[in-house]
Amino acid sequence: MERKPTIIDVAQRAGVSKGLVSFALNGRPGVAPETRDRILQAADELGFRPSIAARSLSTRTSYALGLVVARDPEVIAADPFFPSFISGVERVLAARGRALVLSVVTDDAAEAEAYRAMAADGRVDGVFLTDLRADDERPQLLAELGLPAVTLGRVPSDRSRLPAVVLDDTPGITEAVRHLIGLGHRRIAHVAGPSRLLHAQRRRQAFEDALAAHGLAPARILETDFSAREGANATSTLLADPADERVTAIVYANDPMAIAGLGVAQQNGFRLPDDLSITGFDDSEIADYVYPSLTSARTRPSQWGQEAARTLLDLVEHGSASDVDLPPAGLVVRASTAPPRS
Amino acid sequence: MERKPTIIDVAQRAGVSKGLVSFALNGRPGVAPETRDRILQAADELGFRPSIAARSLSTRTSYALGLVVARDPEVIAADPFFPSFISGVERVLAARGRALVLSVVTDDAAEAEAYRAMAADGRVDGVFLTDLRADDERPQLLAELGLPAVTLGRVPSDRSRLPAVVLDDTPGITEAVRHLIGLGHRRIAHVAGPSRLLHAQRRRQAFEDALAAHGLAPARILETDFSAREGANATSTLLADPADERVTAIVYANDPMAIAGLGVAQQNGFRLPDDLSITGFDDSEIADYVYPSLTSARTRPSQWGQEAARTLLDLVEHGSASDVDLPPAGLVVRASTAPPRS
DNA sequence: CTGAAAGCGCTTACAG
DNA sequence: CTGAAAGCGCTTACAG
Repeated sequence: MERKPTIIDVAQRAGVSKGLVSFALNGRPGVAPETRDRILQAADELGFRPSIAARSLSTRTSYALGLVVARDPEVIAADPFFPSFISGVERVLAARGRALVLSVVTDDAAEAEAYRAMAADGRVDGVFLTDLRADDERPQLLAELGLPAVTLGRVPSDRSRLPAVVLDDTPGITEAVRHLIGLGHRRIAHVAGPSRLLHAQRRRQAFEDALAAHGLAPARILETDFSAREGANATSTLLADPADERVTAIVYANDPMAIAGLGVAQQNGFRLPDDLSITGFDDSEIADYVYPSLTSARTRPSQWGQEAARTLLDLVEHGSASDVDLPPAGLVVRASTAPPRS
Repeated sequence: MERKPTIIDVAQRAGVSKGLVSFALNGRPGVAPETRDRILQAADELGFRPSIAARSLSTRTSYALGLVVARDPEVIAADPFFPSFISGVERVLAARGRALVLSVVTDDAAEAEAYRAMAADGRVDGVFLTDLRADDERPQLLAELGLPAVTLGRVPSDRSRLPAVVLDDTPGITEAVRHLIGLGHRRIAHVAGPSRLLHAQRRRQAFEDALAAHGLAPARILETDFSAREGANATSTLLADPADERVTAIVYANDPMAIAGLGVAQQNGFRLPDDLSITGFDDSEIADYVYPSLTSARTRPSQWGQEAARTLLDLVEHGSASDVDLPPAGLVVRASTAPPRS
């Protein structure tokens, strides 16, 4: 493998100074068209690619974006959200010559340290902020670190006003509840995600509001960590109630829990959807193939990733970016919901 | 946010030259112990962290490792392997101050381009090579690019002799087949992954060999792309056979397909495991909670990630690394397998 | 429109 | 054991 060509090689080949090569390559004004063409051609012939390290050092820019995922490995493995989100992000970054630096951590301390390290090492020019929390301290931390960020969803108390890419969870849950009520259900439970997560809170709130709009109150709400295990446990708890007070439908805050709930219900001799209707959230690929196939609220993690990447790139390149509101996701009705047996 | 301290600041504070600071920080010999202590303390007081960009430029090292995932977004979202693998990788890298650069692509051309870009830009010091293929051209490409790599599994024709981290799939499949035969099954099918992938080939081969060891031949083998959708389709095909030739058990090459198959079978009125026994592969979290709970071959993606990261770090730091053989994964027997009805 | 030079923040021979 | 200096490969004012 021969030495990689540098800007000097290009300059010599084109018969100009390296400063001018830099100008030409970066499309700056003030280079005569023919000179520019000569330079570009020389660079092309040499297969020249500027050294990221050298550019980074000069410009204090890393040409990379960061994502810190703070979830239990078990939960993240079961949840199709992040892989889809990341593939959307990648589609945009690859086209723009940016890299994605990924960090996976399991607790808040490690998470803060991951952001600090990314900032102090100059690894990234900005980060995606996911799984927003109540009283989230990360916007504050990122502001201190001087690290631009885009949030997935809006931070209510965010005085730093980070650009947000929003896909409203509410309609999906609202539709699910309306759908169930329309089928005749009156005792409906919610298996919620961790209340510290804003989107889990919002789904829960949407659940309560949707019931209230029909003059109903939640039968029960059980909080989990989003894992299939706790989804299964919550389901067992709900189904252990005496038949006359037992819920006839369960709205789960994600698909893995709904699928686990589906298994547990059948394990306990319930027939779905006759004895119990269930709905999921995120409409993962597998939802279509479980039995009965799962009614689920659709989100578009990949599209979300693309928009988030575009927004963050705008922010780091131009210093500002405007919020993006994605079209709210709807409910995909399948076989896991039906009128209650009564 | 004040300017980040540089090595010059540390040198001034410690009253030495910046060269000496560099020596002290990098633990090189030839620095008097007390001088070293003074320097370290100064660095500590200043909260100094060396600029990665500057180090990279000097040392031609990026202090980052790369992973290119080439799978259909739908497949990757359903498959818990990569998230678990990545979290294992991260655990090791974070402790060593290395970053992970991730790229997600959907076709071979984009994949090659991703490696080229990582190499040309000097983004990474080495890469993980996953989803090995028959006649894999990537070892050759990486050799040309001068990019060190570690493979997950062994490349049979690999003349470049890349270090391999191996977890043998064979025992899991062999045990599954033996388990089914022990239960009395004789007509057993395999729903395989894409034959271009070595691990899919190996599972298939293990399946055939295990049957042959008992004097049996595969009832049927259907190839898929590893997606839940094709797993479902393959299952429909198998179950459409007339009852007297229909298989009584199916060995799936991954869990998402087994779970989809479970759904399809029930959809078609089959009772599991009485009418049909099924086994999965990878033992994902959800396997424990579907109904009936899924018998599956365990792998340890997170542990695999840790070993792969250690090995790749050894390789890039010392120029060589030895192969690692992980203890083969066993079969986790659950409720989806039982004696055939007859 | 073009060139020469300084600078980004490190590492690393080379002297002493 | 320590210092002074060159060099990594770019970008960017500053002259002309």
